[in-house]
Amino acid sequence: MGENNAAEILRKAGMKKTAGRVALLKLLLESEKPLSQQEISRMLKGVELNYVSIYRSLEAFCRAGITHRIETGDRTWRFAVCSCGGRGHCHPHFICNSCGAAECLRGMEIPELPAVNREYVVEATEFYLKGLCARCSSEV
Amino acid sequence: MGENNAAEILRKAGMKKTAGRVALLKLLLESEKPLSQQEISRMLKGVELNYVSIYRSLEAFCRAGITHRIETGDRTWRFAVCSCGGRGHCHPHFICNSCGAAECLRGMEIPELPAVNREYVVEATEFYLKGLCARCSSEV
DNA sequence: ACTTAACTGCAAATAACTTGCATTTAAATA
DNA sequence: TATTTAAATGCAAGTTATTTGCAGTTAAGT
Ligand SMILES: [Mn+2]
Ligand SMILES: [Mn+2]
Ligand SMILES: [Zn+2]
Ligand SMILES: [Zn+2]
Repeated sequence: MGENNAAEILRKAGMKKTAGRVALLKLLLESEKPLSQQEISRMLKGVELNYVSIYRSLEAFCRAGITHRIETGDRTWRFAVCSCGGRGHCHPHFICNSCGAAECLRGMEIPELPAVNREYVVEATEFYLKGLCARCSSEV
Repeated sequence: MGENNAAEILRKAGMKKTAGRVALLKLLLESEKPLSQQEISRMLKGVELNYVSIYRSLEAFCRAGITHRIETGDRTWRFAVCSCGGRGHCHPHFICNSCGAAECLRGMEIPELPAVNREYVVEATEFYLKGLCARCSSEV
């Protein structure tokens, strides 16, 4: 099911259905947290997909509105699928200062800001909560 | 005046009043926009301050609550003084997708979010608006 | 089957930071 | 004022996430 789903998403986005991309997208579809390239490489067991290709695929996914990119502040990026289809974030993200994990706060919306100066064109907004995740905050 | 101000801030923070740090802090105090290390190096004319020292000073400033750090999304950091004295952001930031410039939206506040799950400890929030700055949006 | 643009892998490059270490210096103290 | 010391500095080298160039492969349309 996840596999068909991935293939279908690729098709709709006009991308080739390659083993690597299907596996990558399936992984992202099943992951509850945004993943970094390293995490993806580690988790993509059994499927060889060069890390450069992972980056290129992730970029294509983001361009197509399939995924969005999260900046965790440690100079790495994490990626997560989002069904909103837009190119930006549609919800806030939590980032753990201790373990670095990111989390999509899917239940929430990014609050609106009182209009910015008209000279600016706002294309996207990002809202980050930083602190300690459940696991890290409960550590002794 | 800016110089005395910088020296005073350093003193209050328990830092040594060195020529380099005074010049750096003075530059940040006078800058209307957050600056990257490279921009700082370029602008610090007449004062030799190694770029490693710039990074180390900026880190010390942030720890002391003198400055805050902004992530522009292009994997660089920018720094700006903030009088709130806190360690996090106290206002949203605008980031230009075209020229990469950042801007402190000092007039605004970062909106509150409806309480997150109690297991999480939220230590700071960051709000970014991304789009085209005044200059870039008016280009033909 | 043929064609072609999309995709991939490999090696090398980039660039923003970080680290180690030896030297200097502001400023506290005697 | 001389002494002391922790903080600050400079330089060289290291780290690492991401990018780029290029040549070879392959999905998918004809
Ligand atoms: Mn998300
Ligand atoms: Mn600011
Ligand atoms: Zn955590
Ligand atoms: Zn701009």
